[in-house]
Amino acid sequence: MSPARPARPARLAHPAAPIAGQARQARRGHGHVTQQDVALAAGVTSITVSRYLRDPAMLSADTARRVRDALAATGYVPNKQAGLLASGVSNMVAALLPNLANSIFAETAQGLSDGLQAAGFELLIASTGYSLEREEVQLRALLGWHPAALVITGRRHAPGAQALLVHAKAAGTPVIEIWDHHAAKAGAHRSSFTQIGFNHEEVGRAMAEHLLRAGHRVLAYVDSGVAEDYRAHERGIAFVAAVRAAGGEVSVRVAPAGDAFDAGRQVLSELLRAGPPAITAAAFANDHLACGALLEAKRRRVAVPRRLALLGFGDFAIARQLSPALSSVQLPRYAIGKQTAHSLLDALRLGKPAVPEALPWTLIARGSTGAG
Amino acid sequence: MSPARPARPARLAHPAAPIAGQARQARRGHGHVTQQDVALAAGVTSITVSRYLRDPAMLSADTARRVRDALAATGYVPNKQAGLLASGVSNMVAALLPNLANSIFAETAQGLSDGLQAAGFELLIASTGYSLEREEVQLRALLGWHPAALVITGRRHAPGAQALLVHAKAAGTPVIEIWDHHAAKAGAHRSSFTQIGFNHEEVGRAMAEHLLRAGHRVLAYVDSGVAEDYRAHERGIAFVAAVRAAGGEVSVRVAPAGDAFDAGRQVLSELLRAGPPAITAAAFANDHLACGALLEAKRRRVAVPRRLALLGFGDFAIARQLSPALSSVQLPRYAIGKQTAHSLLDALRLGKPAVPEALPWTLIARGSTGAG
DNA sequence: GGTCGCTTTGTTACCGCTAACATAAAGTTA
DNA sequence: TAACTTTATGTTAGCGGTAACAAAGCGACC
Repeated sequence: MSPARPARPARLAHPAAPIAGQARQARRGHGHVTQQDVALAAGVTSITVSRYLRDPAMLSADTARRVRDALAATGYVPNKQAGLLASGVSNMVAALLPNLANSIFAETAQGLSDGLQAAGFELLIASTGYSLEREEVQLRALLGWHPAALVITGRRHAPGAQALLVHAKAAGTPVIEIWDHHAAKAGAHRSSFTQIGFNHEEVGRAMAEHLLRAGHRVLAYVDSGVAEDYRAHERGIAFVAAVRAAGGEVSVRVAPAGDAFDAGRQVLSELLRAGPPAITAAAFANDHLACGALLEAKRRRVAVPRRLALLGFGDFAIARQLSPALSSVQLPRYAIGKQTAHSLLDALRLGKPAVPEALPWTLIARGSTGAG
Repeated sequence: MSPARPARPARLAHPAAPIAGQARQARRGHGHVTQQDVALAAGVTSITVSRYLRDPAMLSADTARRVRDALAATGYVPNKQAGLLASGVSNMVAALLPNLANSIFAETAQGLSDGLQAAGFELLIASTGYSLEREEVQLRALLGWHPAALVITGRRHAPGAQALLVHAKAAGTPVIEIWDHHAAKAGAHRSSFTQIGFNHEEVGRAMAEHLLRAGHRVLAYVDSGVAEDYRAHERGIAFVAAVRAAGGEVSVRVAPAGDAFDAGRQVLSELLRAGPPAITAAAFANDHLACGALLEAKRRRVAVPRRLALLGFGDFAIARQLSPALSSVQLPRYAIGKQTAHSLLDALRLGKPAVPEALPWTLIARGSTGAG
């Protein structure tokens, strides 16, 4: 083909022009109805259809009607990749959560979803399984979609992930860290992103104070076995520090893996065996562990809270149903998602920068620690 | 340029060429590193970078090294919209679930997520809140991303949604309906999509038979208050039919809205008040309702199962922790998601069409219906 | 040494949509 | 009525990638 092509730089401007009627094979479309198709049906050009979709008032009444009819007749579904590629404007928010099966994060996801969907935004979710390594991989993948905003759990990330986040923020993508709220302290490990959540150290301290106030002096903190859940560890560390500061005695146990209720049951035996001096109160990393311990205590006819007071975290629905009811910390699970959605929408649509927010939590005293 | 171009439709070849030095304002990029940038850094063209990313072995060792270095130096993140638009090949799966906060669907989402992430696929999730109307809206939005496959909950959809699904399937997008598995019956409302789940009528029947076998003759089915959860209704209808077929008496109650445990507690009073003849066994639409009833029965010192047998659905973690333990139906919650991911991956990568699957469920007899 | 085939890299067009600019038609003003 | 606005629509190019094709370089073989 092209018999006497001159030696490179000097070349035909459009060698692919069908000179000999031998057209280059066209790249086929993917069988979807395009704006072009709609435009053809309406007797306009594609930009007019584009304008109709953005704001019908931009067209004359007559044209608008024809486009509307053509859209209905063809069953057009906009191609978001094309739109986003052309405009650079995304309506998708990417979220990274440790786990979806966990009711805590599931409710946050639901809150995010509700808040965003109401505004026509969409949610791309990935879960990290509490692994920082997996978080980085997922983050990199999510960024490839050029989301309008990023939601990520916690303030601690792998160095590579941190760099990606910094870069994304510098490029103008709002980044919100959820489920944490840590005041900036000199020298402390802290973040430069907007945080929407609560301070886990405060909660750990409040849990200790609640038990200390009830007169307990020998306590335990039961951590979940999830190594990279630094927030649970922070609560534990603050709990321990507060107990020690008050002159109490405190030990940390780690719950075995597996079903959390069963783990709680097992931990109870361990707690009862400890001492002397005997442990008289225990705080747990989550309500499932605490409920397991509470149920096991009942089974063994261990007096709660007389012999052992139990305090959970999360205020899951089951907590107030048991008897004695489980004292726990009520968390803004859903609110974190909803509030994050609102902050993002404000940032994206009004340009208001997202501000950190400490959302309220409440320690609810119930029978398992002596109330009621 | 190209002085004597043969007579195109008689126009300037490139009217935007900077004739008077007055260049048209270029559309600026969005500040991201592109393949072009990487190529420049590596001293190659962008297609070479593209090839490296698809399969480094396509390049010579030397070029590959230079591209690798350039990628690292620039911090390139591929633009998925551009890639998808150009290739028509997506690695994103869209899923529509009724609710994420509900542990049932959250586990399915986790299973999907796990299965897909392992293969490098991504998950776009939307929730419908059990509303068919919202399902259609969400589906339309998801389709705009041209997902590689679609996962949707249940086999009943709004007419518009059904049309979209049929169209998507016709265009070659695998569509899987989860949480249902309904044999094709003449005249029955059925679907032409692959179903991965289980048959809710069978479960309803099995629940009835379990209670009938224990000698109960006056029964109740307690539905949740969610109007559009047709699967719960199907279980209820099958339950009622099975009881009647065996000559038993049966009524249906609808749980009040709000916290499911509390709703279950309220329903218990109602159940105890009914009769004569007194209701001696009740099946529930989910374990939270059943647990609520069980806890309330304990509080009132109503003998379970002597006075009233209770049977749940879902086998939530709490069910086997109570005493008596709650009999329930164990569901393949996570498996539905995982299996769906596998089927999709087979369909997408090997071209194997996804086949319907009935996943196993088990009625677990515990103390609340007389076992143990 | 010319022909062939293989490997490696480059060129062009195109995916479907929208920003920027251009233009035509109609209305307004002096 | 000419010049200026305003309104409605069209034209072109480009977003950032990839498919299809082209071509250069190299070795093998007769």
